[in-house]
Amino acid sequence: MLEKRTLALETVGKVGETVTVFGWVHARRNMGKLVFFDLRDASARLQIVGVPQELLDDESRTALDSLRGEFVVEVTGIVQARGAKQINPEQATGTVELLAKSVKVLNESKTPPFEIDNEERQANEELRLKYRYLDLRHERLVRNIKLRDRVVTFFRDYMHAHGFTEIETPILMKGTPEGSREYIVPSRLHAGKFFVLPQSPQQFKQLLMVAGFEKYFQIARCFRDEDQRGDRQPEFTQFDFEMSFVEAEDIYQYTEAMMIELIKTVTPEKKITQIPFPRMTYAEAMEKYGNDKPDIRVDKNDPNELGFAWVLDFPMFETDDEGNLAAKHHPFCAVHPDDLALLETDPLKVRANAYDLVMNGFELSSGSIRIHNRAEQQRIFDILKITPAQQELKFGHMLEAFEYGAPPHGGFAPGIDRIVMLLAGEPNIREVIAFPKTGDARDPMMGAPSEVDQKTLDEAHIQLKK
RNA sequence: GGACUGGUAGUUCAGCUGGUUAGAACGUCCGCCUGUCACGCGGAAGGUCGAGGGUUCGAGUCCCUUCCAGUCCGCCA
Repeated sequence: MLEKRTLALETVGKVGETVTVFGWVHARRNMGKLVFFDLRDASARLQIVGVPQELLDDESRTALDSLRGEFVVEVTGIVQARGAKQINPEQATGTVELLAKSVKVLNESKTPPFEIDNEERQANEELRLKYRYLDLRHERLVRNIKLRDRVVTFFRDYMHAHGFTEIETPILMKGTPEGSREYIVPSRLHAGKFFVLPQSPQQFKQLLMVAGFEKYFQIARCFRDEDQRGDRQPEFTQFDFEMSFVEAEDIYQYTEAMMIELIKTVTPEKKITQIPFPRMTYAEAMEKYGNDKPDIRVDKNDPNELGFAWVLDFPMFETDDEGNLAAKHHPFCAVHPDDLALLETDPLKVRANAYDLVMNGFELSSGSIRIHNRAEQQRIFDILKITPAQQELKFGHMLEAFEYGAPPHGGFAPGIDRIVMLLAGEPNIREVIAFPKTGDARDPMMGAPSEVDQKTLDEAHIQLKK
């Protein structure tokens, strides 16, 4: 098949040649004795002209007559240049068309539950997600998924060009209940014990710095069992990176240059509000904008404006519902060097060496310089009222690692979904994820989550509550 | 956990202060059409108005309960 196949887009340069194309029947226009349809393949759409007397056999005439939307077809024909009046500037293949000589139906299609060739009318979310494989035929989603691919490819290439190593970290890890709710995974081999899915590769990437890789990155899937939002999904992807022998200023400069290059490369039509990106402290942002993710765009209605800004010096701690101290970012953030003396006396005034990159009012990325010293890390745990026994139980591996020559290090973790959402001008990250979950964390297509049978529960040593 | 918005044909929606046979567009099916490109024209089929209860002579419309969906707040080391 591959050998004889011509992609729809390739026909543009093949006027006069006989070619065979494969794809889906997109929009069909029957003029009586003349039938047009757009054949859609992954490369483009191509207008097919079907005239019964031009077809070589009756099978093709029957096939042409039977065509309906989304049928899968093989068409052999002659590429023709279109007349001046018939050129379609909207279409990548708009200067040519294929005069069909042979038409074969490779597979029929039921009438789709929503229209594929109408981009404007969006079916409701439940239906779109149930038939996601059909929703993904829409040009809008194809464009978004391909943009996502270009963004991820850019980051991979950029990091490799700058001496970073891509390293995969475990999906099955140990629970650290200080943060967001974790998805738990029962262990068949260890009755009553559980893995959890990572909220982020935070601990592993720090341990890779202890190992000595110095420059690590990963396109990392992260999981959080929290309620959803338009910019939050239960599983999402972070472009996670970490460097050794750096301070915050290095991360700012490195990240800023990379983001500018990203925009130039994948969405050159966008313009950045201010370069260098304005920097403000958390306190300044709260005072001036009333939140920690300010939207600094000049014209918020301009879809091509991107307003990047740095928010620096986040507080180290905040108080939770019961008034107890909790880490605002996470307990591995280094303390701002000027505030070390306040740790025990006035912890809520202590700033962390932590920073966010925001864009258009969205938090794109969080990062910090990390603690790399056992005593300092224990001091933070002490202030968080984690007993030495609990410290050992939950974070003993981190404390111990810091005793074996841990280098100073820090990093950052931009959210891929949010970046692509904003670059695509989409209002929801579902639009840039191939198979997203609903607002209540379900997959209506597969019907997940689902019950499992008793045997599976028994093997996992799980007894369900009534 | 809370607030708001919505649920009417396969899809997207309209349906006013309650009133006779619940509409439109697109899609589907049938017919006509040789230059359309979301083709056009004519016709047809297609509805438990989310579900249950109530008020009323009469409920898609008002009330109550409930289910479902979306957005936001809480939550999100």
